[in-house]
Amino acid sequence: MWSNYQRKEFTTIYSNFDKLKAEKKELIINVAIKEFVQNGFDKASTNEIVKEAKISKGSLFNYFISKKDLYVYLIEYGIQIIESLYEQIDLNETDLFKRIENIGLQKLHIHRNFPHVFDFLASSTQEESEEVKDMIKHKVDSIYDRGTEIIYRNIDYTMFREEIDIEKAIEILNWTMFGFGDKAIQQINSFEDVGEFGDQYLKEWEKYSEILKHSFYK
Amino acid sequence: MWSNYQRKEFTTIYSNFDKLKAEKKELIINVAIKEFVQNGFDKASTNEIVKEAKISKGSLFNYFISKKDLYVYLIEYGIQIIESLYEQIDLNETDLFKRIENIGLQKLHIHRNFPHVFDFLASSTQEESEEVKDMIKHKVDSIYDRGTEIIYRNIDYTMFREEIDIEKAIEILNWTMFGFGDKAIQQINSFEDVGEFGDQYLKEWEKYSEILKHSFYK
DNA sequence: GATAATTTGACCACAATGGTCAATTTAACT
DNA sequence: AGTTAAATTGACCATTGTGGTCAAATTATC
Repeated sequence: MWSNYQRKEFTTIYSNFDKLKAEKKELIINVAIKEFVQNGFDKASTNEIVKEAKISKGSLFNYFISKKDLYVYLIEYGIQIIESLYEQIDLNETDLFKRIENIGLQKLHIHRNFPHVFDFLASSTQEESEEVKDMIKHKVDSIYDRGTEIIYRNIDYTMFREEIDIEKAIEILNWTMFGFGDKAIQQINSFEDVGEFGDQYLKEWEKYSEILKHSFYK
Repeated sequence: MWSNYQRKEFTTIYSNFDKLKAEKKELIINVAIKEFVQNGFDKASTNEIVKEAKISKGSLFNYFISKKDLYVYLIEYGIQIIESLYEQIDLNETDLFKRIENIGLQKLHIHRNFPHVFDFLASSTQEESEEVKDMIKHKVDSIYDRGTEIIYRNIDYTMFREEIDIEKAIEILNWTMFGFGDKAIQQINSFEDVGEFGDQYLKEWEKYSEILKHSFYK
């Protein structure tokens, strides 16, 4: 009597990798993203990635058929994260500051698991390698356009002073938010509880918020 | 009768390079800086530098005895540029906004000749290569400390609202300035006359300035 | 026309690259 | 326990890229 043990007959793409347990997957993803952010596609080293992620060369090329394949996977993974962030946005919140504040908090939580996704997608748009340039343009650029549309959808601008140039005010708010965000991320490592840090973050942000509101709002 | 043609008997360091005419020198400097900014010390390629700067491999290693030697030269060159910027600061100008505004203008002019110096020095402090790490810490870190001291020296803070947290206000001003600066640099290429662009720049900056002043000042 | 200075690029030994694959280890099943 | 499939390994490969050298050619200076 022959064995009826099920053989793996055919696999869909990435199934080998997606089968891994979450911890291992996330380590590989984060290590790879970091390498690509630091060096760009061409100069990023698969040797370095396997060393850092503590897997063998063979495994990496079992999970992904090529360096480019890995890169495409990471881009799509990053896009999914951003998409889910968009979905979390509460469109009933019409106060620009509160809207921005919530997004900042979301980002902080994402940062805990994927510290470099945002950098990765942002830097990918500057990528010069011919091998991935077109694919990036196709997949990433559109997501940013959709993003700015959603972030500012349904905002109540009647609270702004009449004299103020709202576009410039928004720019200042953005620059301040990114500056504050960078500063926060540098401090985050000294906290172990992200929830606690979130509280501190909000309290601190409110002070910057107040300063800008004093100028923006009536 | 023997020739009395002067022979080059001994040379001080960098004399070969400094002898070149300004145009050629600056091209090499800018190409090299760009390569180091993009790739860091280890991964920056001397082959790429000579190709971009349109000189031969032999020439580069005639001017500089090694890649590290070139890097050290560039760091020192960058530091000189920043030092001269500090010297231009008018310490009699006690209005923070005007002080910042002037520095921004200076930077804009420096950008015309050396588009990546500031990026270069900033990114050098993040350099991980053991070969240059210590040298950078020694030479670059101190210059930044001196910088922040000079930039805010002699500023009149009595114009600020009593309720405002001045440190946070300065942070916001800085973030706004850098954000605006980046935006300006992206636009600068469409102008050929930097003086004309400088005027436009000031006019535009004043609008952002006004918004912040409305919150910062009494 | 002679001499010195500058520039060139083929060349070197060596390190790193993305990717392969036979062999081993681990897991899943009866 | 025994069998079979799946997952993992790392030595290995051809190829490209590295920082740096140097004899020869070119250019400049008298």
